[in-house]
Amino acid sequence: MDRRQQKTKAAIYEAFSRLLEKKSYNHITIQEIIDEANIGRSTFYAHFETKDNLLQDICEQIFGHVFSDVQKAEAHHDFSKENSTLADKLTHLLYHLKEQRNDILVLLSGESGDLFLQYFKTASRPLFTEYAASASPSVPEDFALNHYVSSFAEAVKWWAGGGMRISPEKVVAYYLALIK
Amino acid sequence: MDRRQQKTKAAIYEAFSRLLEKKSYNHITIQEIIDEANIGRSTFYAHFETKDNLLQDICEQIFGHVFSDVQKAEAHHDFSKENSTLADKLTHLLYHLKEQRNDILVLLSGESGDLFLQYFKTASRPLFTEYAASASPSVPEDFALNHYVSSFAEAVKWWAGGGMRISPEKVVAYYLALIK
DNA sequence: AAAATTACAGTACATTTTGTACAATACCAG
DNA sequence: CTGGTATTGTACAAAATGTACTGTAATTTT
Repeated sequence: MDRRQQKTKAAIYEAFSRLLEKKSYNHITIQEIIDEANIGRSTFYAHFETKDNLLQDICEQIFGHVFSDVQKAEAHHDFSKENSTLADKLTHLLYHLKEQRNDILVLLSGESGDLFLQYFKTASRPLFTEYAASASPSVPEDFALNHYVSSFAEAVKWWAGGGMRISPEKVVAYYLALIK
Repeated sequence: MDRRQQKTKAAIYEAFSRLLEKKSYNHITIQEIIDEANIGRSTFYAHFETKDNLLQDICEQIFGHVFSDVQKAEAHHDFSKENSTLADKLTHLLYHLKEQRNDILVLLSGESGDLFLQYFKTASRPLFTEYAASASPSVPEDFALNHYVSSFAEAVKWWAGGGMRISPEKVVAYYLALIK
């Protein structure tokens, strides 16, 4: 990709990150991002159609890399991971997440982290389908699945909100200790 | 309160509700609410300063009534409820919630339900402090509390999203079956 | 029932944001 | 070096925001 594009995209990301420290996503305007990034008006629109589009781009960038590994493993019948426990998968996931640029990750875990969670839930859902189906016979499957997915997402949000200082193993252990 | 105020407030609520069926909270403008409610521009601003203010008003209206009962019971040392189990408290809560005007309640449980959840968590948190402190010694207390609070909120969201057709007892039973 | 109060509608206005269009410039890659 | 392209700056139209003010209609008070 053209260096110019890289620079402007980086400028937009950093501006967005700085603005997220001060105010919530909903109250940030495109104009503010443009001013903070110090770029031309039309330049922003050459990269993103809307503000949501920018956030979507960031989320896909973060989660795309993280979950592609898991998906590959399932698609290509990676036997080394097929029989791994849920705990292993989740821990693996958190390690990948930690590798990401966590300046934005931490910010998205704050008040403005609604879309963060939304993306995370959608992407992580497949990991829990199996478990939800077998582990809770007395509860509707969609309720159980929703419970496992959303509470794990909250655990990750809690982890990110604390700066990811705790080890992935411990976070997963905490999580597993509280679900049945 | 003046009947005129009641009417316009009702008109705004209903307009807001109708708009929420079509689009998410973030993408609804004040102007749209004004047009949909068929009121004068200045009339809206006479009632609410911002769009967030409107949502806040609705949330307080819903949760204020629901949680005031619980708070009274604790404040006045209502012995009939002091020793009630968590299950009883939660069931009691869901019954109150069901009594509310659930046209908006259901809508808030959808995509736009971020603030809905935020309010609900804040208000319901006191119910779980005791339980979180005693039930999970191997897990940090704030993690446990966050887990119980947020997963119960998700359960309620799930319940509201399905039109609250299931009985409160069952929802609480499902929830309790999945936490440890 | 009359008077005083209050809420509403409608208009006007200044400011900001949004989205698009276009010409000139600066930059990058081969 | 040169063609292609990203960026800039400007301009413009549309919409949203927030405030102020006037006349009118409804409500409450006396």
